[in-house]
Amino acid sequence: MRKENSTNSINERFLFQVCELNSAISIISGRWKSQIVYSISQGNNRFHLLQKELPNISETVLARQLKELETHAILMKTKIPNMVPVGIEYILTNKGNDLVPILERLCDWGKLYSEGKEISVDSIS
Amino acid sequence: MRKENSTNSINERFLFQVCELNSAISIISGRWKSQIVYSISQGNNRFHLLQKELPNISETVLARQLKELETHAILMKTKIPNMVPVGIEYILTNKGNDLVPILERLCDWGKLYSEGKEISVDSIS
DNA sequence: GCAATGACCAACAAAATTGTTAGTGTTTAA
DNA sequence: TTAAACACTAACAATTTTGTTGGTCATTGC
Repeated sequence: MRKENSTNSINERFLFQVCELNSAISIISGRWKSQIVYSISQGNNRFHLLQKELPNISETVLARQLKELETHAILMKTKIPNMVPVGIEYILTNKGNDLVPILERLCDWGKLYSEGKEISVDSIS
Repeated sequence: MRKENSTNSINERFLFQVCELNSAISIISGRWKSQIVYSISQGNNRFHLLQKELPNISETVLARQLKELETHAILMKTKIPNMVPVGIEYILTNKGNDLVPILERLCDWGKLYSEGKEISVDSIS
């Protein structure tokens, strides 16, 4: 786990306190995480639906990333009533939903430049 | 360095190809990186100015993160003419500049919820 | 009674990121 | 001539993240 007193985690805390930007990025930056949030927002709100979307993810890893997103209150688990075996649905909180349009902008930004938009510096400085 | 054939890097490539969102996040998610981008956008565009802003960062690490941001064309280095010893200025490219407002939104999002905005699920589903 | 489904978890191992140590080179001021 | 500023770098070590293995538990269909 975390070593509270490593330079690494001291630096992490330092950045968290400089600006919320850094905590925000740390919440969404784990492997699979933002894709999971986006997939849930598109309706893939069950464990097995996410597995279908992300065929390379292992069950253990998916469960772990879901749990971390839950810890940061991006999503919540709810039991689907009268299901056997127990069915669980993942629902984005308002915090998670507010994140989605930001992720979409990030996506557009990435697309724009990968599709060849010219990169330059305007020396207006 | 990178092991091209590890599950880890295969999964990374898989996500990159699913959506640009994932490459975008991987560009900005290294330790210090988004803070460096933001600081440069605020005018701290010299090596030593960044060190002043981020007192805990070591020279080696700062140089490394700047280089990676340069590799992803978020910023460019320029020599300041007639300076001795050689002065280097870091300038955001248009790609880097386009990122700044998105980082600001992420920051606001983080602030909103850290300042106590209530978290809930609207079960409108 | 045995496998299958759905949703996990702990412990460990592999890999990646981050930080450290000890250097480089030029020039100017003390 | 010695130190100090500026802007780095390579090699290594510490730490963290990611992936793997081998489980759990409850219920239904065969």
